[in-house]
Amino acid sequence: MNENVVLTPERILEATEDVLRRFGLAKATVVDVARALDVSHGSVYRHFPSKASLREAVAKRWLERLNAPLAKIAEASGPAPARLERWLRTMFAIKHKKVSDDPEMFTTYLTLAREACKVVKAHKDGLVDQIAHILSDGVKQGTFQVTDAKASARAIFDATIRFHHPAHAEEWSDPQLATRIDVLLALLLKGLEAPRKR
Amino acid sequence: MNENVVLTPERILEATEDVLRRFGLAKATVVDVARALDVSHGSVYRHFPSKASLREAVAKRWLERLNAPLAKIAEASGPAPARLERWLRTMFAIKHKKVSDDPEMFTTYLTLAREACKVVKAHKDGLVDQIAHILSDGVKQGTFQVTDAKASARAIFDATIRFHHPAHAEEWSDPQLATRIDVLLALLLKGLEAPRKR
DNA sequence: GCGATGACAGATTTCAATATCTGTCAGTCA
DNA sequence: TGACTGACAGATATTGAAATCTGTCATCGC
Repeated sequence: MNENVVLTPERILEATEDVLRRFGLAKATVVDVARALDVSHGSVYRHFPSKASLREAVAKRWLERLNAPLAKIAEASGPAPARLERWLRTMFAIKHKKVSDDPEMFTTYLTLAREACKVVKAHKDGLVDQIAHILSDGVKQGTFQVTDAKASARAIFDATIRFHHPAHAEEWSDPQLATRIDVLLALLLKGLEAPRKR
Repeated sequence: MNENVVLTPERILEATEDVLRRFGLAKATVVDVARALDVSHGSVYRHFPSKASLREAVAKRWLERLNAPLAKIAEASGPAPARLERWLRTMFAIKHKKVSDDPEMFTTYLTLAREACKVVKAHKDGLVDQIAHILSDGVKQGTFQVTDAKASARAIFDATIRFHHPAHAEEWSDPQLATRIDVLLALLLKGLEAPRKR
């Protein structure tokens, strides 16, 4: 058995994703995961203390994959306003793509995330930090006027929640979505703008 | 029987609210409503074609009650920016109060509203119109710079969704809620601001 | 020794029989 | 006549017994 390969947390996560994809969140059991790996379910419990922690690890992996392209934009150079806009539009695009590509898997991960709220909170904090980083750049460049970058970053995150929080995913098929995003981003960027030098 | 009073849609709605309050949404049946009114359930079906339409009517009543105080603010006179801020803060306060006063009834109405999405859409449209009305006033007064009042009103509605949409009700107990609202409103108001005359 | 196993107790889920509800309508009563 | 009733068919919800799952641990084999 066991395919002559060591059983690693990584392999278990892989198998868990498979099982989730095949059976859906509600029906995926750790017995299924063990079966997919051709080991007893006791072995899985050697690497993860509980089903919840296994799911949490899967959620974390998923969120980290979402994070990567955004972090790159946040760290880039160039004018902050354009970068902020690109960052936000990229975030929206990533989420909207996930929903339209595989709605079933999206709801699976959504429910997964609701359970692993600690991981999600850390993820959100990371995103807000990225926005704050861009805002700070803008202040240095003189293009943004912001007293508390962190607080303003949170405000940006809050203000755009309609377009990135999964709770609103059903509304993302609105044909006016693009326009609504345009108007909101214009409003926010104007609100952040530093007064022109004379 | 029947308490010597005519059976009106109004009385049925009243009784339905009672039943919802006592049994909760999942267990409230039209048989229960009929029992509360001391009539047969067939009589209820004389006034409402289905259970769904009865629930829809209850949802509509509820939303109309929420709407009243806001409409008053929207129609008032005075500087638009202050009025917009008051309108938004009032909307948040109404929702937040509902949640903290009677969380159980709130979730009941929330689920009710999810089912009666047509009624909710009309309600939302009404709210956006109210914002648009305030924005138009601001443009006339020269305090707001806005090209499309309706589109901007929607943007304001979208941007504040975190603080009024029931999907985010769990986060309303955040101790930093007031600060987050302050920062967001300041950002939005600055974004709407018309340039000062020289 | 170390990773894996499989039997086990208690918790959870499934499933099918049973009960209740929704919506209709022919008939009652005032 | 027209508001109301109550019996009915089909849909939905409840229930409790049986099956499955989670998490533990004494034991096995390398």
